[in-house]
Amino acid sequence: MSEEIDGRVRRGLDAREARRAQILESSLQVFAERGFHATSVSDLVEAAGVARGTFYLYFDGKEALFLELLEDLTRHLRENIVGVDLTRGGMEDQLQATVERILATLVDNRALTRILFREAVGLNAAVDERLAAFDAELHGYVARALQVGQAVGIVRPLDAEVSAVLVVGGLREVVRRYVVGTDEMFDVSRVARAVLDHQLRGVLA
Amino acid sequence: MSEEIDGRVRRGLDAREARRAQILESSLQVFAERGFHATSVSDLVEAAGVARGTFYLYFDGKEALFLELLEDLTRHLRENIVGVDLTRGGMEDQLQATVERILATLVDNRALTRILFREAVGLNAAVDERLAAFDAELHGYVARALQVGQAVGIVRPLDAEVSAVLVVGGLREVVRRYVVGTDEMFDVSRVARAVLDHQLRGVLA
Amino acid sequence: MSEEIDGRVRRGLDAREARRAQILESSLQVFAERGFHATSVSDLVEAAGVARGTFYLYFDGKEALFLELLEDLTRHLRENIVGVDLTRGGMEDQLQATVERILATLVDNRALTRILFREAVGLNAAVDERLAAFDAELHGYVARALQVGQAVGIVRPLDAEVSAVLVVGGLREVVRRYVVGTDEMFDVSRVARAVLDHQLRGVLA
Amino acid sequence: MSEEIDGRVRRGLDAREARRAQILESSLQVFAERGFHATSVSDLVEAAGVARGTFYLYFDGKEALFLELLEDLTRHLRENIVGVDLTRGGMEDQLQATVERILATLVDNRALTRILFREAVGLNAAVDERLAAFDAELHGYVARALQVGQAVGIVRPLDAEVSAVLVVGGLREVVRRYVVGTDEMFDVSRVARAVLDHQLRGVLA
DNA sequence: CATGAATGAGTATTCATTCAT
DNA sequence: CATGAATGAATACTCATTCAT
Repeated sequence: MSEEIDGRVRRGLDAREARRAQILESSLQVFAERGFHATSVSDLVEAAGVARGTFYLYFDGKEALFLELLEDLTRHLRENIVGVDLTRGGMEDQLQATVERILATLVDNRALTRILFREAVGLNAAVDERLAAFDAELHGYVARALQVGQAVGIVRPLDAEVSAVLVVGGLREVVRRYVVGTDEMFDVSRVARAVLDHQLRGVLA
Repeated sequence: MSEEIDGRVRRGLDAREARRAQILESSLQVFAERGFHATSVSDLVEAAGVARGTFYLYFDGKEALFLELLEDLTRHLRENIVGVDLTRGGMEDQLQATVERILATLVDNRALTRILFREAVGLNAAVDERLAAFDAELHGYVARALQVGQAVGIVRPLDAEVSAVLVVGGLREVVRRYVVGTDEMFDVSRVARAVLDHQLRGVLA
Repeated sequence: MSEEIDGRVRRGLDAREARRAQILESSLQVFAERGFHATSVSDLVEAAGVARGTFYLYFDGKEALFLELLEDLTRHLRENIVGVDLTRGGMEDQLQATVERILATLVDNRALTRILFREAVGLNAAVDERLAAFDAELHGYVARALQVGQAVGIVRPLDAEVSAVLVVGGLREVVRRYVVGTDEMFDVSRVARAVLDHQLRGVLA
Repeated sequence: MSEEIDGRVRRGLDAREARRAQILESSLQVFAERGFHATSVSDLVEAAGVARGTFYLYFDGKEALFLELLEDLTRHLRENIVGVDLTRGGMEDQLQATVERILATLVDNRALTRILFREAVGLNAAVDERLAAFDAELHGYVARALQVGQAVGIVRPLDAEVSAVLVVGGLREVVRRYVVGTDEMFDVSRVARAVLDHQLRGVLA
């Protein structure tokens, strides 16, 4: 009998998780199409095919749901920004691989990325904070890498702070152009190589 | 008598223009503080010190007013991005001066810049279009400059498209960090120099 | 075998009754704390420790349950308002005992009394009707007692109708003050004596 | 011109006050009929014949409006409970006049009185506080009067606290019966006399 | 019998826009 | 031209009740 109850509970929990996932997924699509502000809870429940009350059974509101979607993406991203080991050879290949992974992740999560770039800022203190934290993390990561590079003599003398800003901004713009601003595919490998080539060697002849 | 009427009309038009300018200016401040979505028409008329009806006498609505503010800024910017004559010597100095002018303009219009970066996207088809156009313009300008540079042998062989994206993104990020994200001043000249140094020569030793 | 079934049924009914009683009791507490309107069915099922559906298996809804609680209290009260035999001596002692019994009953059911006084009116036609009926019953009881008293010469000539209203109202106010409005105990006997003294002899010297 | 503007402003303010009064009056009727909880903002705006938005232009919500109605009544009442001067003769006549005034005021404001008695308690902390304060004031007034009476020898030795409770409760019940519980008129003078006769002299022969 | 996920009608409240004065 | 009271469609959210498991 306890097994039967366990079974029931288990099935209940599974169903709950499935519902949550279903609402998250359909909401993601709606947000990506309409944008956060233009999306009403009615839009979300309609897309999810559930009643208004059901929506609130799973989420505290559209902002809370949105926050969860953002967390999903930043988690995805963090998992893909793994460190480059400068003591090992083939640094440029490692960097290339990292940039490719980041771009591929964002392409795979195009809807979320679109939301993130288009409307995530200024919605909500919690969202802003989360994004600012991610931003600082990213910037710090690049700046430290440059400083380490300078210490080991790979990187020439330069303003590591500003260069970190430029590297992050360049990547952000690539995403804006090739992931957010279009539905077309692009050659991730080629773009990643061009990015590295530019950032490492500049444009002067 | 026609002169008298002209005088009246003139005075009327001047007053009208002054009112418009006053409402635009006060609205700009409110938008910069509260953000577009958190700002209501009530906030705007209160800040302007005019009646609600008067507001609609001068603008078609809060979005239309916002659009005008954006146009102001993009016009300002356009005026400051003047071409670099690569055939003349001192190219790097010319670029340095251009970057400095852009940054200085944005610092001078911090409120507008903040609005532009924080919330302008996804508000409205018209706004999006205008921003996209400016973006394309900027990108094209840089890309063409790079191609010309390649033609005259100043710029090494590279993917001009991607490099243009990286240059624009780098500048955008600098603005995000040093203009939008803080109220503190920064050394425009030093940052401009670091930007050029990075973009021209890359980071490798 | 029929015995066995009887046993089963009996056990089933007992369990049912126990469940009902448990839900009634916990609901009473919640109503007394939060008040009728501020109490949701969720509060009730949570307090009872049963599922939402189970609640509706035992009661038609929160109003129906509330009505049952009210009936409990009015039944308790009716049982304690036993007639005074004016032909027998010691009338004042009998009245004193009656008032004490009423007050003691209400103190013993403080939660219910509180609900009754604070929020029972205007909830629902059924509740209102029940309360009005109890009210009329009480009023009639006192009025008749006064008339009988007049007939036997114990009560002086007066407006029995109005006096009945005043007697009931006085008692009601005592309950409001000493039972509903506070959690402190009070000297039931002393108050009952003061009540009778006042109502029987007035305040004039 | 300043006169003209003054005129405009004056007219505007008058109109505002008239609207407020109109909404208050129609809301009062609805509350008296349906009761507070059964009344929705929709009911109120429909009764007032204004748009939903207009309602919120004048009141913060239905609770705020309700609070204003209650304040109206308690102000009316306070103005009618003027002290009895025991040093002057004809004390009983003075009391009679006071009771008559109170009853007349409540009859004149039957709708408000009905609301006050039926549903004012337990709605809201602010309302409760206001009512409790009025209650305490009333009780204190009577208790002090009894004590003064005892001091000057008009009132016999008794428990002034409990007697005050009984007097207030008696009056409250009279109102409940003759004002709140029916739409019929009653002989205010006769009832007031019966009330005083009962409270002053009791029921015993 | 018991469960609790799902429902959807209902509620309060906001706010861009209009228009009579 | 200027005003600001009035509008009402739209929005987020609640909660008593049902019903498949």
